[in-house]
Amino acid sequence: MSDPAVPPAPTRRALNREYLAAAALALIDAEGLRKFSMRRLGAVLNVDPMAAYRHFADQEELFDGVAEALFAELDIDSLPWQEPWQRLAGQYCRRLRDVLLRHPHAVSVFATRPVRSPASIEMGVRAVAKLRDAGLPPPTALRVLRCLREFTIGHALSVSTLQLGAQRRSRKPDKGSPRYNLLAQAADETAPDDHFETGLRAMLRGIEESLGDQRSTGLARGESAGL
Amino acid sequence: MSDPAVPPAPTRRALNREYLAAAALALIDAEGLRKFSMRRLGAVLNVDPMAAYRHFADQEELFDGVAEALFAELDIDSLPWQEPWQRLAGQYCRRLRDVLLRHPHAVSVFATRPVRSPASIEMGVRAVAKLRDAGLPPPTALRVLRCLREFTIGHALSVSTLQLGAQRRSRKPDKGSPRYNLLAQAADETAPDDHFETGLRAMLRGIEESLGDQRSTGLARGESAGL
DNA sequence: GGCCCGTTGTCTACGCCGTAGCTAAAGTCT
DNA sequence: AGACTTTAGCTACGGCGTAGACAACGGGCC
Repeated sequence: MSDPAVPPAPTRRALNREYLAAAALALIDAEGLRKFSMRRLGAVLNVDPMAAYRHFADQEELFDGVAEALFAELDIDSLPWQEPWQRLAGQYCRRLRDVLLRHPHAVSVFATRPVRSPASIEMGVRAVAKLRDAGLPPPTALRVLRCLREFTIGHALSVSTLQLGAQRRSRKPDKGSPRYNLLAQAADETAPDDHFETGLRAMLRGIEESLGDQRSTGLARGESAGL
Repeated sequence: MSDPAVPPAPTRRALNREYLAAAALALIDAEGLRKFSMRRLGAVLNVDPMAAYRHFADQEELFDGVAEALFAELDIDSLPWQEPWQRLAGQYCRRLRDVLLRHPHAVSVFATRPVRSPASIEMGVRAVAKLRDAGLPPPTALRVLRCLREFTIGHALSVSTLQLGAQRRSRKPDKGSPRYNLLAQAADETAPDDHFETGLRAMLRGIEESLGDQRSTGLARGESAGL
């Protein structure tokens, strides 16, 4: 009774969380978060619009998967885990920034949810252990990592929104205009993202010295000994 | 012919950008960004769902207005403009964080667009001038401000998403569980937001010392003299 | 004062969205 | 082989952003 001209079931078991999340990320990259929808995802994959709901409870959960896909792109294992923690942390931040800026439309997806995949948790444990072995108490280590991560994500978010909104926004005032003020001039003399290295090094340096203070004053001295 | 029982035109000219943006912010605060819609905004104001489109080209522009309303809440004029720039910058960041965390549902609105209102530009000019008077070249000043701002926004975004997603997420493993690892233990010993002061001070300190380096090595020496 | 026109709010309509619930077929286990 | 589970497809519903036509109010010009 089956019609041989109709491909009977070629794609059975073709869908899974990872593949769907990767496809969603690709679609977001290509068309922007604004235009993304569950139905378009189904259309791109030549699959029913409802298919993704077999693997994700709702869109929010699919986006969790997208964030995990971005995390996987970090390739945590290839970081210089044997080097001093300052270098390791710096490399982690640079790589996080690079990955996020390769997916400017998806940065806000990553930035607006905690990533709790096993891979992410494993990395957290590994990083805290590394810093503990370097002499930082685990809570302090966690605080340090949070600071670095938040700066990096804040930076990537800022740069990506500037890039994406570059053309639709108000043009910069010309040099002769009364609106060509100190700020516009300074902006002309900086790239929108050339302060990342500066900020990263400053924070790492400031952290190191806070740690030094803490040790030299007896490891805990009251209000300012939180780090 | 007019029916006196019907208020004939009580609200003419009642709507404007500022009022609409404030109402939108209040609605986002109350119900969350996810549930916000142009139609709900109209309903809350007892006004046609389309009314807002007379003042904003689309929803994106309305959100620009929401971001400006948040900026206005910073009350920039009351910052300690006469104090050293380090203290001024620190106070600015603390206040930005406080305002954003008072509106956890709206943080991502603020974080995903540049605020280009006259008030915001005016503050930028004022801040760059302040740092220039303290000896920082304007491009360097701008980079410093960007670093601080990005850390602060990244922090507020992280904390607010943690707060909002606290109940729907996986429970923390108990102390006896095999999943109660180093990371979970460290997380138990820190509040999710108690590293902000640490990070802020570290970055300010690191920046100051970078500036010191730069001066003492002759103000420009090549690749690493960007800040 | 009276007309005119631009501004503002209202109404209707369109196409798309997320997602609930049902059906059917493919794989899995016994 | 037969029963059960898992997966994909289908239909339907209410809500969304927004385009476009319409109506009433108010200020500017004679």
